[in-house]
Amino acid sequence: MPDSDDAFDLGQRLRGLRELHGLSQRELAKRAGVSNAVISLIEQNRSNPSVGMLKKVLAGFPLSLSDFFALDLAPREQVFYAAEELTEIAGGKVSYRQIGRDLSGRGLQIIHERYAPGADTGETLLRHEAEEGGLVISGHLEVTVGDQRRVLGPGEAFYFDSRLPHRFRNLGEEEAVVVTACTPPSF
Amino acid sequence: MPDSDDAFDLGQRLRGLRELHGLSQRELAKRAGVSNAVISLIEQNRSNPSVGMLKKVLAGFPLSLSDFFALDLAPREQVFYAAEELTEIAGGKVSYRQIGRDLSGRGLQIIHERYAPGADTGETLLRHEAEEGGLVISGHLEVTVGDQRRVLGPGEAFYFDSRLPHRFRNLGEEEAVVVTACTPPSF
DNA sequence: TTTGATCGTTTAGTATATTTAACACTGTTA
DNA sequence: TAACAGTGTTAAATATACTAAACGATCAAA
Repeated sequence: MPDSDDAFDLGQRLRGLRELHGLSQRELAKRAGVSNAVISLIEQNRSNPSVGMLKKVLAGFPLSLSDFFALDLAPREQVFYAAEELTEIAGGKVSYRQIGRDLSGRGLQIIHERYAPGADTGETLLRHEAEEGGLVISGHLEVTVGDQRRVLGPGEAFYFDSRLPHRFRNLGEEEAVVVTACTPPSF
Repeated sequence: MPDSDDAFDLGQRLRGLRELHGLSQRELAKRAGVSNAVISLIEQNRSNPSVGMLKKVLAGFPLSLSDFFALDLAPREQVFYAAEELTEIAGGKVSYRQIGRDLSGRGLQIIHERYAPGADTGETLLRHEAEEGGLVISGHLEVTVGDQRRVLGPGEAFYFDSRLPHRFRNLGEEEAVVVTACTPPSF
């Protein structure tokens, strides 16, 4: 029996996620290794899936159970205003295109970074108290933070305390593109 | 059939929670309005409970599904994140994949955002004191901040004070992808 | 000992989740 | 027009979750 008193609309949530990912019911079912009917029934709230089933279905995205249920929270504020002039603040094999020209009075520094093949920032020793993170858009970038090192590809990300020594290198053949953000020098 | 390839031990987790609360199987079952047998079977992983059932059982504590599954990853200091490890914090036609699960103690919130065609955040009225910015990776996104509006394409960016009312809409036919950053949730 | 009240587990029967396969509809191609 | 490849939905059959009730063990008080 469908669980009619289920607080949140599990079916709608699944459908939204599926459409967001541009998958048909059958595509998702195939990825998840389940029948397509179960996707249809769940989305209509005509079935109350088991946890294991839901987990299998979500693996088709992929998305964890934790994340799936965490979508309860408020739809978060999101928005903005446009300023197209990205300011080039570096040159050579590395390009840093910063959002906005003037950082004073700002709480954030967001940069569109491009690393040519072979580009290397070298060891940068400690900076001010700050935190920074980034997300790789394309290519591959070796990121070293403290004694940790890893090569990140598209969709992968990093986040660390800027006081740790860190270094970026593009060891690949193609350009690496990253979007980074950093708390202000003012902090 | 028990879901033997279930990654985490659901039964153990439930048993731990129950014992933590000092409840017997029957007590919990009574509070939750379910039979005691189901508690026993779930805890032994001899049953793969439906989401609705698990929700009912957890209501006996009470504990939300979200919180139940959030008791997951070790709270270690994580620097690198695989694409699947980004935390989904929204649903429906909009996907917000945040770097890191727990923002407490963090100075930055960085999110990989995807807007399906037709996605619309709606008008979000004033929020906390914060600033945010973002950079469009692909697709086109209409951004409204205060009385300013603009459609941004790949490589274009925005930055604004979060206290201004703002809205994001994807009017195009293809998905819009954006990387945004925002100063701390400052809760 | 007996009685009673717990405890967790198990069994049998019923309700339902899940699968397989078909159905109805749409858009595209011959 | 027909034939095909998609789409989401549905029917019947099977697998299994869930309930109700019983079972065996433990502990406490007569």
